Order: sequence, then structure tokens, then C-alpha cells
Amino acid sequence: MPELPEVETVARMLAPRLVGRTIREVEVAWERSIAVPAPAEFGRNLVGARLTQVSRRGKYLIFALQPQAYLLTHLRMSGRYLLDPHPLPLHWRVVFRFVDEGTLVFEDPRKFGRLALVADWESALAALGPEPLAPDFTVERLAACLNGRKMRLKVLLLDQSCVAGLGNIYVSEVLWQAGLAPNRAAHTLTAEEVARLHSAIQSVLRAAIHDGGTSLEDRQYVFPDGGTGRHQLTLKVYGRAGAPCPRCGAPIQRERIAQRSSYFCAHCQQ
DNA sequence: CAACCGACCTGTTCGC
DNA sequence: TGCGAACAGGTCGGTT
Repeated sequence: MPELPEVETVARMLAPRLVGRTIREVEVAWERSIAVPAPAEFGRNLVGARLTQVSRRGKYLIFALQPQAYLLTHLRMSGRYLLDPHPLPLHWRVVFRFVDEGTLVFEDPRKFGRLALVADWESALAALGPEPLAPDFTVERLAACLNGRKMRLKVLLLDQSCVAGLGNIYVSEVLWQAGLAPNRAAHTLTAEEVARLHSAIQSVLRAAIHDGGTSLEDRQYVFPDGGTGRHQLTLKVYGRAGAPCPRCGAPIQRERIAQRSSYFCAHCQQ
């Protein structure tokens, strides 16, 4: 479930709590949570490693280690990291115990999340499009990526190749902010519309990060210490079918596009 | 290419 | 109350 703002928030909260600590033991309860290498090797290679940095790329968490290696995590739909939970949550999949006795627990009811221990994170994540808040994500680059593609905007933005980090919530929010219909074919946007899309991607994500991400009612996304984000209070269209559009008052529509719920205002988004 | 579908999984909510 | 269907912040591989 976590999208870029949620993963960014988790990285920011974990970093000061983890950097400098050394792993003493790794326990894996669900082997398929480990993408690579084999679970036994995964654990063996992590013992004795010291965490030097926690960061994010797209929806991936990146834990930098010394001796040099990187632990990547994609939380997918229900993954989360918890610090020192006790007892262990029902659906814990991996536990990292530190030499100072604290623990970092990867919990994941639906088992979609994946951890990978790699030598080089950049090549492991090379397929991802640009970071939406980095300087190299320019209007021109977005325009070039949309150019000639007949895919619908909703689908293209969920795909991580033109821009990394957007998921189902923020695609709806971004398209509403930009005043663009989710069904628009990407190649039909005017230069002015591409500029609006680019600007909406950045402003929506910045606001969500500022709010610590979106914790919906089921609270599947929570901070590593149990707190919640507050961007759900600011969502304009996601999950608000039938409610008035904040811009024009017309009822917000819900429609299934690419097998995912999409929320939009048929009046403001042409 | 683009669209669609099933896999991968479990839990919760909704309708009859 | 019970029970199946639908749905959930994601991605990948296969088919048409």
C-alpha cells in the first residue's frame, strides 16, 4: 500500500533509529519474503553488518550496510517495519536483532513484500523512472516519456517507468490536481497539460510527505513506532465517491480503470 | 504496443 | 447470523 510519501516517511523515521547499529541475528519466518539471495545466505551475510544509511528510491527502502551491501525492501500491499514490537506481531516475516538487543521486525500479512540483499542498489533498481522530486525529473523528460504512447494516463502513471513512486491513491490525486481525466491517452496531452501534470505530481507528493503520508481507516500504513500519517484528511478525491468535488461541487465518480478503483471529477477532469 | 487476466496472499467489509 | 463475493496504498508474467 505504501506509495512514495509513506516510504519516504518510514525511511526518515528509521534512519536516526538504525544508523550505526550492528545486526547480531536474522530470523526468517516466511522464506518467500526474501527475494535474493537464498534465505540462509541472506541471514548469514547480514550478521555483523552495520547500518550506515536508510533512504528511499521510488517505493523501495534502501538500507546501506558496512561491509558494503544494500538491503532493499518493497513493502507492496501490506508490508511494514516495526521497531521493538512486543510481542511479535502475528504476521511477522523477518526479524533483525541488533547487538544492543533492540529489534527491527518486517511484518506483512499478505506476504507480497520482498527483501533483497544486493551489492549494487542502482543496478538492481535501474528499471525505475526518475525520482519525481529530483532535479532530473523535468517537464521535458515527462513529455518525452508520454510522447507517442497510447496508454491511458492512469495506467502510465501506475507503471513506474516514466516516474517512480506513484500508486493508486496519488495517481487519483495528481490527475484531479492537474484537471486531467484518467482515461486520456498519454500522447494527446498538450504541452500546457504536460506542464500541469508535472507540477501536480510534485505538489501532491510534497504535501503528502509533509503530512507524514496517508493512513486510511484500516491503518495498514503506520509509522515504525505505531503513529499514523495525516494526509488522509487532505485527500481531494481518493475514496470519496459521491462526495462533492472540492473545486466545482459535482459528485466524485468512482470507476474501475486497469482493474483498480479510480476517483475523479467528470466535470473538472477532461 | 496496449489491454486484460490470473498469480501471489490474508483480512475486512458488504450484500443477500 | 452465516456465507460468499468484492475489495484492499503493488507488481509481474502470460495471452490476445
